[in-house]
Amino acid sequence: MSKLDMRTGSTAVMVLRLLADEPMYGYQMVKELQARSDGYFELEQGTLYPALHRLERDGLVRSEWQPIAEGPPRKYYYITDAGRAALHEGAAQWTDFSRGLLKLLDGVA
Amino acid sequence: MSKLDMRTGSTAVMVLRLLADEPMYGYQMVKELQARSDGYFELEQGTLYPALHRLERDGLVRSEWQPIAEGPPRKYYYITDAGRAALHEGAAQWTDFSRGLLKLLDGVA
DNA sequence: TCTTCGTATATTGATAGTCTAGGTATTGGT
DNA sequence: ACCAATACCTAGACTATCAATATACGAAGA
Repeated sequence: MSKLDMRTGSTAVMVLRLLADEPMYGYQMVKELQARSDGYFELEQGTLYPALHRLERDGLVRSEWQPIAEGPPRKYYYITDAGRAALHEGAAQWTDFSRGLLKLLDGVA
Repeated sequence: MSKLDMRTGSTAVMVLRLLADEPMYGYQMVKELQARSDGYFELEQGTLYPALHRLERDGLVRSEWQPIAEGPPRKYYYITDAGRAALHEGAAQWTDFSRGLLKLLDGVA
C-alpha cells in the first residue's frame, strides 16, 4: 500500500496523546508513533515541528531544552492543562469521525 | 459538540461510496450523508462541488444533466470503473487510518 | 403582488496543514 | 576521512476546506 498522508489536523491530537503519557522530544515522537502503530503512522519532521510550534503558541504544550551528554541537545515538550482539555476535545471529535467513516465504508475495503 | 470540519481528502471517498450504491446528484449527496451519519457528516456545498469536478476530471465519475418537471435541473453523477477501484483503494487507506487512530486514542475521549 | 423558503448548481478568496527539499550540528563507526 | 543516525529547524509549493456569495426555479404564505 502507498505511503500514508497525514490527515489534516490529526497531527495535533496525536502529539497531545503522546505527551499525555510523558514528556517527549520531537524526534522521539516520530519513533514512538511508528512503534505504536506498527510502522503505519509516519510523521514527517516537516509536519511535526510546525505543529509543535503551533501547539506551543496556543499554550497547549510548553518546552524545555535539555543538554545531553552525548549527541545533540533535545527540546522536551510537556502537555499543559489546556493541552489536556484540547486532547479530550480533539480525541472525541476524531473518534466520532473515525467511527462514522468506518460505518460508512464498512464492507467496501 | 462543535460542528465537524471535513477531514482533508475524506470527501472524495465518501462521495464515491455513495455513488457505488446508485447515481446521485450533488444536493442529494449532502442529504444522504447527513441521513447515513445521523446528522454528523455535514458536507458543505463549497466543499462538495469542487470535489465532484476533481473526480470527474480524474475520470472517477461521469455526469449527466437531467431536466426535472418541477424545480431546477439536476446533474446526476455515476461512478466509473476507475472510480470503483479508487473507492476500494481509498476505503482501505481510510479504514487503516481510522482503526489506527482509534487504537491510539482509545480511552482518552 | 411580494417575499421567503427549499431546491440545485456553482465560484471566489481566505485559510490552514502537509509535503518535499533543503539546512545546521553532534556523535560513533568504518 | 567519510557516512549514518540523531536532533533541531525553515521555506515554498500544493491542496482541500471553509464562508460567503451568486444564479435560478417553484411553492407557500402574507
